[in-house]
Amino acid sequence: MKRDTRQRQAIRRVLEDAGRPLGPHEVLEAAREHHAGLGIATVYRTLKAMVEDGALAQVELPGEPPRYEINGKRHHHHFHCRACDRVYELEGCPEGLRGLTPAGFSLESHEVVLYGRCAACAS
Amino acid sequence: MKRDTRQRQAIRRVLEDAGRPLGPHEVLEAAREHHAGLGIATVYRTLKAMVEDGALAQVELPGEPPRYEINGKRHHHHFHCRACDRVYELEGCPEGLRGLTPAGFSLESHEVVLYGRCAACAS
DNA sequence: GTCGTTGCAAAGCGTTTGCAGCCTA
DNA sequence: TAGGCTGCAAACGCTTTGCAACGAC
Repeated sequence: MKRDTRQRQAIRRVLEDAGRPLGPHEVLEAAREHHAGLGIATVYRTLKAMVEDGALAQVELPGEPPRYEINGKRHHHHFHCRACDRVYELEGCPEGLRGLTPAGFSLESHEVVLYGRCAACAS
Repeated sequence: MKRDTRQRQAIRRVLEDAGRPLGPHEVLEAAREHHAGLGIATVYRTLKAMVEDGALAQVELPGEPPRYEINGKRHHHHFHCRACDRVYELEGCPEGLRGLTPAGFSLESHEVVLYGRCAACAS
């Protein structure tokens, strides 16, 4: 990430504006409005590089390809809308995770994903 | 699933003996000890058919290809050992999930995955 | 001008599918 | 014997990589 190219500006801006995690193809589609001709390979390469630089966080949900969001937020989880397939960020954490851990196991971290319908799709 | 073939017996037995979710290649390797010459395509087809029949449950963990476990157990979650990459079943559920859900969203289900080291790897 | 970056196309990789032969019922 | 099932190899879809041209610094 030594040069600030048009392509990288477009990709960064799309993720900043989204406010929710996006997949590579969502990024491509949106970023092409800022820079037509952008290639999917560049999106993959840039997302990967930005994760390594710590600028992005990779959001992995069960059975889904990775999505990407701006990094630097505090610990949070996600809500996956079954209707529109969008992923939203949640604040807070459930309790009692330690109590689920079997004896002798050491708990290091956790993931929580909620499923249902977002406000827009529930109505 | 109309015929009970040697291949299916081998695959079913491997999953019954494992007691934890297995991926397609783990199943292939283990089932070949019961039926050498078993093909990976048959493993995929059989796992898919057994899920549709309700005999198996598909276990999807973030960033991981699906694994499969014997169905019929009650609601549970999983613990993923970072050292040996094995997945274990957990009993119980955390509390306060409802409280994480934003206003207007309808919560239908949830996934919880714990990460750390299993008893064998922690020592 | 240098060399990091890009777009294209080819290569990878895990999963799925078409098909002729096999084997269960 | 019928037709569901299997193994092989080809096809797939998504991601990664090789390479020559491009463009940020």
